[in-house]
Amino acid sequence: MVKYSRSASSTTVKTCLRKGAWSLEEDQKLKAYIHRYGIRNWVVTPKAAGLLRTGKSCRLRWMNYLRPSIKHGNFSHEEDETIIKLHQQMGNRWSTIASGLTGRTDNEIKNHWHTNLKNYSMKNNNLLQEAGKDQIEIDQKTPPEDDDILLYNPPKQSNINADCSPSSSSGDQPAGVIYNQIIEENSGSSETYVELQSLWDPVPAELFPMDYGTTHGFLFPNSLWGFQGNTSTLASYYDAGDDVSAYLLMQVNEESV
DNA sequence: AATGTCCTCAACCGCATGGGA
DNA sequence: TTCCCATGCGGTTGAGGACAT
Repeated sequence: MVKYSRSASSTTVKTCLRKGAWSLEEDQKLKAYIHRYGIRNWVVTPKAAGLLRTGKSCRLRWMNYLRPSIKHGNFSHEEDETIIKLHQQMGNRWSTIASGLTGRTDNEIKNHWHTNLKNYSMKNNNLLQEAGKDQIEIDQKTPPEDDDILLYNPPKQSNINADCSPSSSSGDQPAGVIYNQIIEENSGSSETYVELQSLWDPVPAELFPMDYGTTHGFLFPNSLWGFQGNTSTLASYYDAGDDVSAYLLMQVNEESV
């Protein structure tokens, strides 16, 4: 099997699945699909969304990059301190550490740790060990000064204003219908509802039987707009991690009350 | 300007886990 | 209880940009 290196145009010949960096079009397709249908089954998602990706790849892209609640850009000193503290407590349990920070993914924290924080933490620990056990207890209660972190890890120019992702670029404010505003304000997406809608491919009915929403706690767009559901349905939607759709549900539900 | 080296981070891989049949 | 499958997690890779020579 010929396997090309990671690049935007790379594919695996045998499976015809794309690998490597995601294109803007792929991002838009995935976002459009999830905006409309929510997250149900990652295995089905790429096929239904018209993507030549594995479900795993789609999940990763969504969870680590496209998810509206993701915070892009530099880590604050407060976040650095939190990561260092949590890492001292629980080691490389990145997903657990990520749950202690708002809008940061385990992958992002892991990378940030290895590139910026590890050296600082090791040096800090060595200093503390030299200073003795009593001093350790004192210092653990006293976060390092901001400049301490910068001293070990001066920010590179490339890290400043690092939010250069195509999906997070700010576009023209959509005007008009509430759908546009909701998507824009809560998904981090620059596309309007209409623009996203133009990317939607018809989803074969056999992939999602119409009772799927009720049996699995998910909602289809038609039921979304006319939502009359209860809070348990909404809660399960939140469990699915789809912030946008959950917000849309709340909006519609509030209007229907 | 050209080349080499280092660094960052998005994405992949393999394994673990949990739930359903 | 066992098996299968989808999802989650953590380690690792490598493309591409920044920086040094």
